[in-house]
Order: sequence, then C-alpha cells, then structure tokens
Amino acid sequence: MNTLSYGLLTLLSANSLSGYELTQNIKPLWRAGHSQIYPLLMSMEQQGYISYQLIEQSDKPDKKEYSITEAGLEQLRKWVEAPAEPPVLRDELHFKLYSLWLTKPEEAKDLLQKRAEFCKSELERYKVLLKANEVLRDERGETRELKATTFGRYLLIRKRVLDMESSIQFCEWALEELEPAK
Amino acid sequence: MNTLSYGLLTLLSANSLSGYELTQNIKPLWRAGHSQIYPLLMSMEQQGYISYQLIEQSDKPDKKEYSITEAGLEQLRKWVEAPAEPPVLRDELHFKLYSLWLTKPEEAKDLLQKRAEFCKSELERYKVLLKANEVLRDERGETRELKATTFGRYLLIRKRVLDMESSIQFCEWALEELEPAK
DNA sequence: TTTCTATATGTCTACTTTTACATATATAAA
DNA sequence: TTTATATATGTAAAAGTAGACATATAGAAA
Repeated sequence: MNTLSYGLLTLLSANSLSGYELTQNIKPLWRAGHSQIYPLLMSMEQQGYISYQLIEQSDKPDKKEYSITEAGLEQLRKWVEAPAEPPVLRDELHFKLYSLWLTKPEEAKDLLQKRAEFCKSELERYKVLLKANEVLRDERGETRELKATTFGRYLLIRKRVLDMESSIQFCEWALEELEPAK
Repeated sequence: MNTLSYGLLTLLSANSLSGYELTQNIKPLWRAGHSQIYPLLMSMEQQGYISYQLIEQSDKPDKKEYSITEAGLEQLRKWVEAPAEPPVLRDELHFKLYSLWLTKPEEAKDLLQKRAEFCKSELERYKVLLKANEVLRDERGETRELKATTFGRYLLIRKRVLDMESSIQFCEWALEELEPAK
C-alpha cells in the first residue's frame, strides 16, 4: 500500500471506476500511467480492499468496474487522518532559470512563455473540473460543507487553480523583468 | 545525463562545490539525496564534464571540490535552451483533500494547519536565500539583468516564494471554508 | 476497405528514487 | 570520557516510475 494505492482508494471511495477510468481521473491529482495502476488494482483486490464486477459493453470493449470494500474504506479513513508528507516538486525550469545567464534573451523569453502557455491550458482544464464538480454537488443536493462528498474535491480543484494562477503570474512577472535585457 | 546531472552542472556552473555542498545546495531546486549525487559526479567526471581537486582540511574531513569543464558548460548551455518538461508535483494532500468527507472536522483542520506551517517555514528559508543572493549580487557588482549570474537565481527564488505564499493563502482560505462545519 | 482513434487491460525493462548500510574526521557538549 | 552533531564520501537493496511492447474491441473517418 503505497501513496498511489491510497490515491486509487480515494477515487474509488467516491465512485466505482475501471482501471482505464482511474488512469484518466487521477491525472489532476497525481502523475501515474496505466502500467502502474493495473498491477496495484490486482494487488488491492487480492488484499480485499477493492472488488470488481465485469461489465459487458456493446459499444466499447468490456471492462472491470472496481468498488471499494468496507475494509478498503476503513484503511483509507486511517490514512487520510495521518499527517500529509511534504509535497515533492520536480521542475526542470528551476535549473533552467538558475542557468539563465548562459542563454540568449530570446531563448530565456521562450522558456517562460512556453511555461505560461502550459499553465494556462492546465488552468482551463481545472476550471472545467470545478464546473463539473458543482454540477455533481447540485445533482446530489449537497451544500459546501465537510460531510459533502464534493466538498474536498472543491477545495482540491481550487488549490490547483490557485497554483496555476500563481505560476502564470510568475511567468508574466519574470518576462517583464527580462524586458530591459532585450 | 539525466535531469539531476544537469542540475548538478547548473550549480557547478556558478560555483565550485563538493558533493556534500551540492547535496545541501540543491535542496531548494530539486529533491535528491547524497546517494544519488555521488555516483552521478563520478560518472560526469569520467565523461569529462566536471573535474575535481582534493582539498585537505584541518578542521573538517578532506573533500573533493568539483568544477565544471568547458565541455560541461557547452553541454549545459545546449540543455538550458531546450524547452522545459512539464513539472511533476506529487502531493499526498491532494488525495487527502479529495477524501476529506471521511474525516472529523478537527482532523481536516489539523491537516491544513500543518501544511500551512510547513509552507511558512519553507517561505522563511527562501527569503533568507533571496537576501543571500542580493548580497552576492552586490559583491559581484552585478545588476538585475539576464547576463548577471545572480539574475536567474533571483527569478527562481522569487518563484519559490510566490509558490509558498500561494500555498499558505490556499490553506488559510480552506480553513475558513471549513469553519461553518465546526 | 483500410486506417485512425478511443476504449480497455495487461506485461516487461530500464531508469530513478528512497532508505538503509558503512565508514571516517573533527568539534562541542554532556 | 562517552556521546552527539556536522562534515565528508561512498555502496546496496528495495521501491517506485516511465516508456515501450502487446493485444483486443468498436466506431468513425478517409
């Protein structure tokens, strides 16, 4: 049971999902490919934290729909309450900024503009997720309170939105700082 | 030559440093332990990107002071100009926020308060680094322009400061959102 | 009719990262 | 005098991650 396993339990505690859907849904929360996810699902199924049902589909290939078990929910509950490890951020841009004096002004500018563009496209994705979560909240007749299943997701997506907005602001500020050198 | 190798070259392009010092200095830029760093230094030395000089010390154990070579600088220059890969952020808090509805209000509050404290202590570290970089800039008689060796570091540390301030603001906002549930 | 894309599930290898093991010098504190 | 801490350099094993390999269904487009 590593962090990613708990992440999968986290998603399954809100909805029953297939491995494929988990691979898509986990993207805004954690970077992981399907080659990591399928083996963990099999292992957690063997440990009794999740179970699956084979869903036969006519329009698409059949799938395994995983659900969290009582044991899995109990395991997750304990983990959520334990303090969170400090985040791990690995960003090449940090090194490239540090070595910026080695580059030509156009290349420094390009580096920051490309990052800004990336963050803007991420921001759009998160704003869509925020909307979708609000729709789900209304569907479930929930309000903005801790016990609502959509509340934590609301906080999380807001966090990612703030992170991206802050990154975009940094890039734009840095581009201005660069201006006199042009 | 992986990203961490280029990170070590980045630090060595500004100053000659030992493996131990590199391990300390790289912390604000990238997470890496000394067990990763020493083997990479040996490999880069064999490839001719860096060289070292044994420094005998009377007050401390002897050390190897690594310097970047012309070949290393050329290699680094090419890498810096290539576009930066998207950042990889792995934060347990994302999952814990998503599963927040499973917890008691005090535990949710504790989770956010602890993260805020962590970010505040990181912020202090970065502010010290920012001051140290300004002192170095003055010592070298540099101004805030691209060609100055302290300029990129100035941008980078400002980025980290903005990141931490944004995280602290998120925690404080989320704690307020949590309030009515108490 | 072939090709492309999305859905769907898996394995394998290479690489990276973490944690523990291992050793050694010098200073400072208990 | 033992112990703890900071400095200093390495190795080994285990765990985690990324990218490629592998296969299959179904719909849509060329």
